[in-house]
Amino acid sequence: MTVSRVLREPDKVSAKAREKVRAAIDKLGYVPDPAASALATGRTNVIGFIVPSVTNNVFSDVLSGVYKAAEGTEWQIQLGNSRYSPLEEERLVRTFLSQRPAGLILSGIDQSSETLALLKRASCRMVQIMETGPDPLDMMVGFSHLDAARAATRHLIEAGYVRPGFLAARLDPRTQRRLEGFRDVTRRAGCLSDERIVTTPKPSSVTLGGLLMADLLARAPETDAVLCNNDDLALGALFECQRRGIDVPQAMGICGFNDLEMMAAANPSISSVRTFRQEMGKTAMDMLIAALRNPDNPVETVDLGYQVMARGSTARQA
Amino acid sequence: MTVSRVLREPDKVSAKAREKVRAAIDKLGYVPDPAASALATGRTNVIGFIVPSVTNNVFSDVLSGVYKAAEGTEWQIQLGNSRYSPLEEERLVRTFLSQRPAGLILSGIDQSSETLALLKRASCRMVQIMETGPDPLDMMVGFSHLDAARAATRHLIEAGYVRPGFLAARLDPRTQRRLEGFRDVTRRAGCLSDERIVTTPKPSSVTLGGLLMADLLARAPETDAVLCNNDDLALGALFECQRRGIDVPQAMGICGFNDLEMMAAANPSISSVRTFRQEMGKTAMDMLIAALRNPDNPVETVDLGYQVMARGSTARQA
DNA sequence: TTGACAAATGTTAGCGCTAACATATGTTGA
DNA sequence: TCAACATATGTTAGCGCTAACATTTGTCAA
Repeated sequence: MTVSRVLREPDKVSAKAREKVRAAIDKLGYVPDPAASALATGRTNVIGFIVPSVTNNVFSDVLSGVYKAAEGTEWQIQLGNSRYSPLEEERLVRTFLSQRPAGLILSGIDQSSETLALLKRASCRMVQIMETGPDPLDMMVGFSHLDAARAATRHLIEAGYVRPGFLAARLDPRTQRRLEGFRDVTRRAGCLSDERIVTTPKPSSVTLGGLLMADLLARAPETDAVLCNNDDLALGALFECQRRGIDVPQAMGICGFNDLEMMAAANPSISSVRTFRQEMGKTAMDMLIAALRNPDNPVETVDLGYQVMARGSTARQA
Repeated sequence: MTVSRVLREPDKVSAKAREKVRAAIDKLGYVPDPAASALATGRTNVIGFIVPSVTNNVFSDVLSGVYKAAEGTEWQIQLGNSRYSPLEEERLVRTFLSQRPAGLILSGIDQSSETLALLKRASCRMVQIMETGPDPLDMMVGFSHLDAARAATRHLIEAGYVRPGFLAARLDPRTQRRLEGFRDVTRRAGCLSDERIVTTPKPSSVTLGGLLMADLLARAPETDAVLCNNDDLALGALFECQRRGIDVPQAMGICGFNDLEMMAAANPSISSVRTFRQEMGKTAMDMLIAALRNPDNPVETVDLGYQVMARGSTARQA
């Protein structure tokens, strides 16, 4: 029992006993068994983190932020990959909950009603990340994809483009909200054309960006700018324009989304909407840890915002 | 006990009892407690996977392969991020081993001697991935980075380039072996120049590729080709050449490493050494599962090879 | 010095499961 | 029909830890 105290509440043990125990631990190479601890306490120090994709740069940045915040703490990350499938997400939530996690980090706010029911019955703390919205399950860290897409669209219009299009792959809920933002602003500006909205359910890639751009030009050759749902597509669109001898930014403006590192390095540099992915992961984990340490902590929703990065690919000369 | 059997060895229970138990499980919503099982059996169904980086595309592809192979099995992945630090890797191995994992997947073959000592004492099965080499701890899946770099260098020379350089960031052990391959082939061909080898310990990025290219051109303006240690650097190098008006592939050949999807989509398309990252993760996990199911399985070392993808960026016209 | 209380340490039982063994039930051939 | 065996089910104890309580030791004021 004193050993258990030395490891978990060293202040409650006298300095003498503490040192004796520590010396014995070192000598014997004792390592506590987390399974026994979990069984006795009914909880673990595992934080489950469910992402829809492990290859998408966006989530690897978020993951890196989560790991950063977890570093040096007693909490362990358990990563789950839902592959954009609500059913798989439900299965993962079930598995994770059976392990009595200390907390959960969930991507997005569009959990299925079954998943929501499971989560509401669960006793652990949780954070929804990637976007903000009404009715948080518990805590929330993200930004408004609708507003971000609106701001990017306004940027295109302000830069002098008058027939903007939209390219998107993988129509996940956040993509759909971005498209909504694009429609919203172009409609008000009187330059919305469904012909110039090209989407596909396929997973995003640079190659696909080129294909979508080609498709867009075939369907609506008058297009003079594209808002791409992510940076891979934007880069692919740029390459496609270059192959066709279309001048970027004069004949075609290109704006990405997320502002991956490569956007600034491209030639021309590509405008994009910067999102704070690593910060999102770090903030979520920090909030979760704070809530676990102090259950009275107020439940927060944090909006990390976004930033339109205007660069060469939309710098049209009048 | 019969319940436990129904869940783990259903064949040993009569069909009648089995159905009765299953009905009760459904009715009561019973979910087994993995911690109690771990305590009773002394093992878990967790497979630890330690990667040096979660943001590097290479490892997210491998991770995706590992998840693919784990899908639908009873095994859980526990991901650890060593951030290229041998000390952190040692700490992670310690933590993972304390959880009595069923297996471990380790990146690379350069574990510290302390880590190796821990691993040799451990009783679980393990796979080293990313490269092949002598003295495997147990199983191994990878390829020869030395040979791959040699082949890429030969490709540059055969394409007609005579003063090739080498760009590398983050000098991890695999990078160093690739550099070795480059030196080896250029030395034999009589075109090795240390002036044309530009490296930095900084983490790799597209921006850095541009900076390294600029550095190389300042130090060795005669350079007519670069082998880049990875595709980010290659893309950055291409952009830098375009900004300077250097013709790729006529005045400068560029070859990357890994063959990320974007390489084929670039303009010009960029030559690269294809590596089988997702297959590597999947194979490692498949081998581990097979070894866990059948401990008599022979211990294997699998070489997945590589493939030089010759594209526009090295298609010099005579 | 003593009682009253706080601080430190010790004792007990049980978390939920499963290995190992014990018992019950079924099945077969003579 | 019954032994002899196979198959199915049940019993027991213990995995290593910690919550809750019990006891001991230390500290302080009267």
